[in-house]
Amino acid sequence: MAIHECVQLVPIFQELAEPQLDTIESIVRHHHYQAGETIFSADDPLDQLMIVSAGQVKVYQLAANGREQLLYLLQSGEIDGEAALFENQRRTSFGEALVPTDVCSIRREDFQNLMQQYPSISINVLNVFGKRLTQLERQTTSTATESVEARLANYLTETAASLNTNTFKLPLKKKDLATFLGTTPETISRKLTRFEQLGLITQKAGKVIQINDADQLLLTE
Amino acid sequence: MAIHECVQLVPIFQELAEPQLDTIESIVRHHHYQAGETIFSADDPLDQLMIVSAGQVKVYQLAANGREQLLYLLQSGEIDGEAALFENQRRTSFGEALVPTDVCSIRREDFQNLMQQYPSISINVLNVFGKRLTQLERQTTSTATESVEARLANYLTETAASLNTNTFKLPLKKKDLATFLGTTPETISRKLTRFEQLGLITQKAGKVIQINDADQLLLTE
DNA sequence: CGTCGTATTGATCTAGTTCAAGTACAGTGG
DNA sequence: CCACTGTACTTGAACTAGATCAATACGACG
Repeated sequence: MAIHECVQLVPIFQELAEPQLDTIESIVRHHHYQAGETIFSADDPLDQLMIVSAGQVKVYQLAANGREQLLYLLQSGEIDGEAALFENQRRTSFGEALVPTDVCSIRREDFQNLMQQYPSISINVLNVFGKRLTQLERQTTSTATESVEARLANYLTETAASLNTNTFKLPLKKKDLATFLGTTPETISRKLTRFEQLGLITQKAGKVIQINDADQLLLTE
Repeated sequence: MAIHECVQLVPIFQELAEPQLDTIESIVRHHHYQAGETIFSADDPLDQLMIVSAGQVKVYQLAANGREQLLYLLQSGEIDGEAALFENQRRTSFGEALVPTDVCSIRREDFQNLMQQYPSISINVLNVFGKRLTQLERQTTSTATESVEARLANYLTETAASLNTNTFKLPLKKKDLATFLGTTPETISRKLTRFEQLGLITQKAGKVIQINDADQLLLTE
């Protein structure tokens, strides 16, 4: 394992110099999870900041009727648990490793001390928060007001854009993608087939999708 | 107008002493808006923190298809605009005064200085952020996975609980409530009638609702 | 090569939207 | 104080997107 493996890749610690990163590294704890393993559950006491150093973590909630809603897909370098860094709260969501995943955590108290010492950290945390809030606002608006077809079209073009390519592998199982978009796997299947029939995309083997006409795709109502 | 009218009622400035509040007050700008007036729009440059000192502000987004989604209802003491306090961004939502409303604003630069001087402010901002994030996560989950009936039932009991009474006036027009819950005014009407027929609530004149059986209401699927 | 989880496809069903028409109601001006 | 007007709300009837249920097909992996 490389030195600073988590610490150095986390945006919230950028702008800190080597010796400071060393200090942080020394108070961090490392964990490894296998694919499918639960990292945290709703109702767990929330007293640590979690950093994904490698792998992929699915963060989801359960509704009263037991249905699952995927909220975030944390990639390496992303953090979770900020929501209650200063208050005693409990988690409201579940975290599950989708692939073998390395995670480090910092205890609340230690993190608070860090923030006192290096104010730039809190500014970075605020930024991360802000982005997440904006993203979630968009997600809320779109699940509440747009058709499944439009949401899926959006998701495909956004994913392609962020990967800078027209051909990419879906990073999620259809089941998870379905809960992310607030629908069912069956509907996803059907809509993808429909997009293909319209010539907007091409489905290749192994969850690989090629987008043929992003503009037209976005016009989907 | 009372001295410190905005500043003193904002949770993010709590723990600060009088002279500090004076300083803050001196850099704040005041505005008044009439009911129905637009306070900000999507795409506006976001360079101020906004504080609602009196009144009520509806914050909403527009989806691609033009439909409106209500995100927050800001009450006096609440703030908005934190999302981009440190980055140049543009607004993604609209703000509209629902009743005559007083607002004060602080320029980004001034606020950043404040945070440097009084670190407790940034901690308070983090907390506000965190709460909003948690609330929005719940809203996302529930619009995406629960029936309109369940969401409405939830909204009614939560509102009642937060006001500490069983009889209350809906703080929103049905039209706005509908976009908040991700549905239509017609559906709200019908569901309320249904709840009344089931004896779970009683509808009185002028948007006043009395909850008769909160427990049963929550069991609505 | 069989087995288990995942994906597709088809048929049916329903919650909620949409459109349209009518009603209550608050505010304004005479 | 009442009539007038515009907005909000309700109710009904028809329609549809998408969920659900069930059966089948696929594909990865031991």
